[in-house]
Amino acid sequence: MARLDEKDRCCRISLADTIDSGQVFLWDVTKTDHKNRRALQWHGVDGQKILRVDADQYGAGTHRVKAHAGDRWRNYASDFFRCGDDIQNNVIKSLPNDAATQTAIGRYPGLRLMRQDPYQCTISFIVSTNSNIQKIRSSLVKMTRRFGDAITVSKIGKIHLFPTPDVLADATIQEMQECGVGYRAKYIIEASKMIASKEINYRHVMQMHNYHDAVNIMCGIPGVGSKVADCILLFALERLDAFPLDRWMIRVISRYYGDVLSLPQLSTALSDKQYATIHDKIVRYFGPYAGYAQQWLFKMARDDAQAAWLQKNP
DNA sequence: TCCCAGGACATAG
DNA sequence: CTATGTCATGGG
Repeated sequence: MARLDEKDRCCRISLADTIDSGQVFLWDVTKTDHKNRRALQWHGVDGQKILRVDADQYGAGTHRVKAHAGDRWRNYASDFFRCGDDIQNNVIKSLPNDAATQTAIGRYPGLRLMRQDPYQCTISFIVSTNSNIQKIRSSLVKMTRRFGDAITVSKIGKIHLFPTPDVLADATIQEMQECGVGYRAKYIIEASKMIASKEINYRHVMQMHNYHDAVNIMCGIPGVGSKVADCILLFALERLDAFPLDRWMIRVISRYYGDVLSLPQLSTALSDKQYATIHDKIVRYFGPYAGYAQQWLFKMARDDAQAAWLQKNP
């Protein structure tokens, strides 16, 4: 293998691991190398853009992302895969040297956080509550087809952008429920109204100094609690110390970090107070890039569970 | 038929 | 503050 310079090495991401890590739900493989069973090209919906990223000669991805504009693909200026984060020299070095974290990093060295469109991220994780990844995707696809503008992409076909806040703010509950979101329909509509009216200003939240202040703002959105707020902050609003604690991560934290963090026995549901207390301990332990650790641990926990399920059901 | 899913929310104590 | 029940929906 040819020698890679530092900049390249930091950007050698695993597109498959990254895209299939529960951060995004509207991405697909568009070209496959069948001979080597390798995904060569992916496309995804990010707000009002269709993005495309090509695997390199080694099957890994790079930071080079393209956006579809005017019936052609142009280089996308945004650092969507966060190559500005120095994984080797800053992120990994700052994370704790415990077995669980290091195992997860070792298993998924190409896993990355992404920099998503904040509004799409908000709606995605409102939809995610008390649901599962397959159904989240199904609902979001239906929403884009019903409310999002259609774009025709050559060799791929028709793709719908994510709906704008203004459009979803004017949707009816019944229309929204036809997307399969159930009781979350009213949350989605009300949240969209707050975004459309600028009552919630993402840029403002992004500039906030204090983590808990940012959380409180996000929790003012209907359907957004502590966990969803953390997802939005981590995946879209530059808060790398956000650490979403869902069912999976509560198990992980209890199992591997109960002693180190001196945690009590945790139920599957945390009160806001408990959540905040545990988060403080987590950041103290994992450091300023705690969010990366969360993503590595979440990915490992989910893959392990799926492997165990396959073992039982051959 | 019951159980679960990247929880949030209202209500009671 | 904590504890508990409820909330649509689809798949196993």
